[in-house]
Amino acid sequence: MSLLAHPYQPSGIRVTLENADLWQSFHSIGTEMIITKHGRRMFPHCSVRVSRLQPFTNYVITMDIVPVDGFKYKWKKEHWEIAGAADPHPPCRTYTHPDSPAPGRHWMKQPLSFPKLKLTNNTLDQHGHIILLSMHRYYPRFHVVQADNPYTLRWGSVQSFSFPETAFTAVTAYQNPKITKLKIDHNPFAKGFREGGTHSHSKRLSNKSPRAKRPTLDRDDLSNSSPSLQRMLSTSQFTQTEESRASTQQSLKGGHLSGSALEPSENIHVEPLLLREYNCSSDEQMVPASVPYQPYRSDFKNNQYCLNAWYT
DNA sequence: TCTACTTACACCTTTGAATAGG
DNA sequence: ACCTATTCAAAGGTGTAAGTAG
Repeated sequence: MSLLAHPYQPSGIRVTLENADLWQSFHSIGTEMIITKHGRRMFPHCSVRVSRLQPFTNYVITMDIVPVDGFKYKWKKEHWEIAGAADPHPPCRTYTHPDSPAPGRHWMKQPLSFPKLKLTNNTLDQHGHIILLSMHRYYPRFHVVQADNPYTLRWGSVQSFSFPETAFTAVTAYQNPKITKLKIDHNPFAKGFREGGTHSHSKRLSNKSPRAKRPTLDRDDLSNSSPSLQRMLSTSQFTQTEESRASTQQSLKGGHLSGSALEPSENIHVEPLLLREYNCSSDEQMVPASVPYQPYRSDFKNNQYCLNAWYT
């Protein structure tokens, strides 16, 4: 694989985030993902809809997870704070969709999801899980590659897509109780922790876990969130042009996008990408969030540092 | 003392094999 | 013989709390 990006060639491939509303509800308060030694699934899991592929051409679709910035974070009472420079990141692993390779018509038939992808903090992991560092921020990327099999990829035709609302902080235990509540409310596997749950659950709480304390949530507090995403979007980490960046930021501020009617989480920017450190793609398209992300801090001024730390 | 991490646990959903019925 | 629906057990996914390490 070349370490240099290939010249951009427009392909028209279109990728939209399928469960964008759910992602957005997490994103608005600062998404956290549990990572464990043996691997933990993501929730929400990544699900996208792909269109405008060539129906009879084979594609491999992969995803990876890359750092948002060059910092690590700590949870301070009710918000995330920068805790210093990021620790050295483990090697970037990619997860190939099990249907790969498949013709375009197959991918376009229905949304494709990655529910079985697992995150781990075990740097010696041999199960192929995505290795992340706790207390660091990441975002998933999706790669559409024209190829007959994963070993003969034509890297010149790679298209990469990412969505601002899917960024998250990797943690070994939830820090923000609002995130815990959202997970419990939406993840079927966590149904047993819901308020007003089953009889057995009430019994469990009252008899076996008297100290079990479920988080309480004020709706007004939902506006708190991490600063890093705002930074990610405002520092050209996706190497957008001025024009496209302005468009993205406008959308993030809740402004209206001019031109065609755009759906939430729809990829509209097609820009060349100059990735070097995490070069799994040749073109990356930043797909703007439809709802403004509201950072709890506004005093961060080191944008350029992030940019340089990542791509130089 | 504080923070981050690991582990065991109970509860839950998902999955797949076995079985029954049409 | 084949297909579909139902049942059931095992596997695996959750967050929690307690304990551990630095």
